[in-house]
Amino acid sequence: MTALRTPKQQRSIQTRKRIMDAAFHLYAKKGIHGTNSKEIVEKAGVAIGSFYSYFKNKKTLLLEMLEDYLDRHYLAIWKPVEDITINEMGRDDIKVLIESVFAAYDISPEFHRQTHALRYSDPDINRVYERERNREVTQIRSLLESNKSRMRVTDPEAAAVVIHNAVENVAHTATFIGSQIEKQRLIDQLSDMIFIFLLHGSRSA
Amino acid sequence: MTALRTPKQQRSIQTRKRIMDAAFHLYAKKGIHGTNSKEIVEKAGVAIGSFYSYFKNKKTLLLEMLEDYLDRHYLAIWKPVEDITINEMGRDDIKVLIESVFAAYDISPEFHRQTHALRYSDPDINRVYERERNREVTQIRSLLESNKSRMRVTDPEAAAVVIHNAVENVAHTATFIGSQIEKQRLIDQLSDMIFIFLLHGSRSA
Amino acid sequence: MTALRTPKQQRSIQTRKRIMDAAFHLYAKKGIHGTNSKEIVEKAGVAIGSFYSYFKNKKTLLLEMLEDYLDRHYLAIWKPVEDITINEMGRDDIKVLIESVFAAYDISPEFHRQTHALRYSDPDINRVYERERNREVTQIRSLLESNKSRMRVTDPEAAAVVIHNAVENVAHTATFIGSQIEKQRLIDQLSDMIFIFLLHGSRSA
Amino acid sequence: MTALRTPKQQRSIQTRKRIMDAAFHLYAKKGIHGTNSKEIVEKAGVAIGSFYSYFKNKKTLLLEMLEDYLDRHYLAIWKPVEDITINEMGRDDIKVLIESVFAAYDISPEFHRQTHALRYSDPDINRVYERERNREVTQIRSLLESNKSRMRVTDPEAAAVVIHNAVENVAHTATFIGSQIEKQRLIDQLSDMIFIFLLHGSRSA
DNA sequence: TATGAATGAGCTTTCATTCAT
DNA sequence: GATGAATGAAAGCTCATTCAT
Repeated sequence: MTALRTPKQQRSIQTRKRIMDAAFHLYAKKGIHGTNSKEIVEKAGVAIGSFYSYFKNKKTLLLEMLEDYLDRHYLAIWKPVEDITINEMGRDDIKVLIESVFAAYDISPEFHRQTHALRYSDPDINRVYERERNREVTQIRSLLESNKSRMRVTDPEAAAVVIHNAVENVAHTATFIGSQIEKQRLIDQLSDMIFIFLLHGSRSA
Repeated sequence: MTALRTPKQQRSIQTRKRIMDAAFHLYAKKGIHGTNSKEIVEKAGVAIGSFYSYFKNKKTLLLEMLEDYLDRHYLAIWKPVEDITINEMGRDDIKVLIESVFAAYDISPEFHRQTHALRYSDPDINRVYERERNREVTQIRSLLESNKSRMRVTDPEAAAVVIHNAVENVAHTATFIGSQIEKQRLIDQLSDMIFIFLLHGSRSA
Repeated sequence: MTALRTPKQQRSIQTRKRIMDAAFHLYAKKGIHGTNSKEIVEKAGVAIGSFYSYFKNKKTLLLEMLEDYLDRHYLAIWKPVEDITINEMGRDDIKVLIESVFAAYDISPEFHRQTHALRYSDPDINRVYERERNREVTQIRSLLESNKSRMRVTDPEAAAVVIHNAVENVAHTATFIGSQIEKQRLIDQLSDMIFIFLLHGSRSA
Repeated sequence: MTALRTPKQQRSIQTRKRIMDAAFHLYAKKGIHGTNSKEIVEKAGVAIGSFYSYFKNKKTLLLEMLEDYLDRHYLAIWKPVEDITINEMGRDDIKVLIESVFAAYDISPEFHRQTHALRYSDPDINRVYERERNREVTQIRSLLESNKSRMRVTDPEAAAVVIHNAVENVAHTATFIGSQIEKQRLIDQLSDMIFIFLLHGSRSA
């Protein structure tokens, strides 16, 4: 097996990026299974051989794209709320965070939908998503720990998982499936639920 | 196009069922994409031609199997909790309901996982799952309405969606992805969260 | 993996044979590596799918063809000389046998050449050829044993191998490589060499 | 088409040799078809572009390697027996010669096996092997002619071909295919057969 | 009504070779 | 002289579906 090309020249980096961009758009538009390698390279304007110089196979390309995407997704959620890691988390912070999540789902809903669908049938994809989930649950948990004294929850580890799942799936469903109910109403209920769950009866409640 | 056979005779019904059973086991074992029609008919002990007498195509078979499965899934959840539709829903009722959901996910996790994965890439599968979701959200909502007077939530429609999503995704993740945390701890936190969200401060709280 | 079609209907048997015949001619004409599966099915007048119903892959087809061919090759050599297994082997018997070998190489020289070439790089092909070689060496050896009393050779087991190799390679080279020397002269020298080696000085010499 | 570089400088010659050495080891280890040009240049530590400066294509490289190899093979056989070209060839000389042949096959059995396999499907490879065969048959024949007076064979031209084929194929099979019988027993029988064939009844017998 | 033979579009990947830098 | 990025033809195989028997 020949080693993959490691981009050294400027041209290399461009070609690589062009392939990834082309794939990204096609996957979002026609679905991952509905897009074959020929279409990708045609859209990218390169030869099929180049594809396989840069990526071991289609799967590898997808995993790399997914990692890139989830990094952006993660940042979109946590960048705007860096400040609330202190011990003053309040009702509004929760809402802002949830709104960030909803916004993050709008970066590239189709790509997210497509890859997420593969999660349950493809262990490699699942592994990447799990890494992401762990990052997020960890963040939530450390938020709970920072505000421990004001919290009513007794099992912050499990609580973090439950909260993460709730937010993720509401955003997920609202984004991918749609709903007769406007997103804002869901966000409001979700924020309320989580706030009450975590802080009700505390000083700041 | 020959009209599909509508099974009226005993033998017909049996053949049909044998195909569905064969497919069910193979899908769970080898995955839907990893199972081809020939394997199904071989396991079922019928000819490939018969398959296409009973089902328009593989997709039709899958949709029908999924409807059957989701009916069982639905009953497994709601049968055990028929009584709490009255206006006395309490902490324990919520927990029992959530435990029913977790149990329902264990009826046939692999088939569930396989089909759920297709939800976001296949509109027909999604439609069936949406029908199911609507049933469930409706049930939750009517539960909320029955206990309206004791509730603190102001938007029961959105609340029902949020609750449904939270429970579904926690059960989903616990079942399909696994978790370092035991199911019972998740169920406890989830019950607590929902109870507080719905009823905290009410008479019965 | 789906089981291969086992021919039950008349049509099946015909199709199978048509594929093998087409492959046989193409392999002889264009070389095994120079013939792709599409060409075979086109020549056979069947669809590519049929090919893979009857043969697991191209390799399997080749092995089956080779076994058939070597059976014919073996019979062509030994059928004409069935009678000399008795203890009267003489100069003429040896010559007749060698002539049978040369004739056997003319059944389908190109196919023989093509497959033999693969022997040293393909273990499966080699295995089939080895099975053939063992049959032939065994035959020679039992011939030597039947005439043991009149033989001068002390190690009939090794002698049988040496004789087989000599005859095979002379026929082989004469057939496939050609030679400036006419076959008959080679046959004469070969017969002489083997006769002298085995029987010189004996009563019948 | 750029003219091929004719190596005049020291560095050029070294690069050329490094490519040939790399190819030689890889061909022996992974097979000719199993080795691609990228692997060769990587092992040689040069760029793919350089490869095509020194060799018109992969085939040219192979032919050149084969010629080198067969020169070594030829010398290994005939160097040790230069003296017996005189008219005194005896039983032991034959044995020594045959042992040289067996030894020559052990110089690089894998490369020999690989290239020989191509002989019957590739005319260019065959041509190089034929050139070698002619050299060897000519040597044998001149040996026979030198000892003509003591020989019993009437057709030394055909006899030389027959002897060459016999020795070559026994060595070939023993080396590449293996055998239940030890090489020495084959050598003994072979020597005996050829000696009897050539000289039996002569003074020196 | 049942059978199973036949169909063929469709897709991934390899690798020798070229040529701009 | 040397590099390595880019090329693209070529080929094996799968599988849902049809339809003659």
